Amino acid sequence: MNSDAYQITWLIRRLFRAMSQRSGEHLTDLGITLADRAVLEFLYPEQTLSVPEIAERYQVSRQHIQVTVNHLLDMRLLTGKDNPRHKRSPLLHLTKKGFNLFEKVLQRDQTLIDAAFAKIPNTDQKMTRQTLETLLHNLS
Amino acid sequence: MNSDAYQITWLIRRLFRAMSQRSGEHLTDLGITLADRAVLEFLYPEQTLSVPEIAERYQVSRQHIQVTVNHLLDMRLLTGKDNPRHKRSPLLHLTKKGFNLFEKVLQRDQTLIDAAFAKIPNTDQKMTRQTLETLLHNLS
DNA sequence: GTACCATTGACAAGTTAATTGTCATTATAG
DNA sequence: CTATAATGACAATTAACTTGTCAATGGTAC
Repeated sequence: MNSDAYQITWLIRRLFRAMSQRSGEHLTDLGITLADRAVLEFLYPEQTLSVPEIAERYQVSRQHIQVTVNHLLDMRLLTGKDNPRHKRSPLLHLTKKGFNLFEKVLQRDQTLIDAAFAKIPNTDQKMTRQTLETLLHNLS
Repeated sequence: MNSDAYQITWLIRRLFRAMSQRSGEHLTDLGITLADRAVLEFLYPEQTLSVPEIAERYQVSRQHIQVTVNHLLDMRLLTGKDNPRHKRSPLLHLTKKGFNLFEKVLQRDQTLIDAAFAKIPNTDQKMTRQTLETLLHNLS
């Protein structure tokens, strides 16, 4: 009931909310939303993926990614190039503008992350990362 | 950029989504939402809190908690008793029905959690928990 | 005790990140 | 070459929030 395992799941929920709040603050003035950010992250630094591929990896509906991608295309943060596997579904990748913008996002995040992780030993960070990776794998 | 710290923040976002999906599945047929669940969790097992207190702890607007609490009151999962500190704002606590329902939620979660954490050593779990706790503290 | 500011609950409208459903169009596979 | 699957576009809906406003009441300072 009050096991470490249960507490970890609780902490993940709280951390997600706290992070969204902090992160959202410095996303707004760059003109993008958290959904946009997620898509950019999948394509950074030089992935090329189609809309259905992103949807599958992010585990959301392709319609949702479609809307987000269209928004990013409008903003010229993405472009599409011919998909050899499907002529109607372009392979998306970051434009220079999109790349630069996402680097700025990462940079701002890094400042927050550095502060939050400052006093946590590297070994602990590594183990935490491994544990969470296993967890995500087990849940997917 | 690809540091453990950054990866951890990414993993938290992915895990939150994966957990919500799994958890949401077994919440619907109990007639409650994730927001309801969060409120129940704050009052479990026998906390007594007012609406504004829950809102402050959960870091959301009191209006949102008000709506959620009203829903839970309608479902007779909560009741209020007199608040010595404020006559218009009752102290909320779980009814027997609410307590039982949340135990069922915990039980179902536990099954999932057991499976997800099965192969992760206890020491790793403890360290992960501590790291995430520190992290949440630093972000709040 | 009364005037005053803060707190609360109730209501309304808007937002974000998603969903499901449907459609026409176009691809790909048999 | 035809059937079926995949894609993009559009619409309506949902969950979980937000901000803003209001009236009623509560606690407090005088």
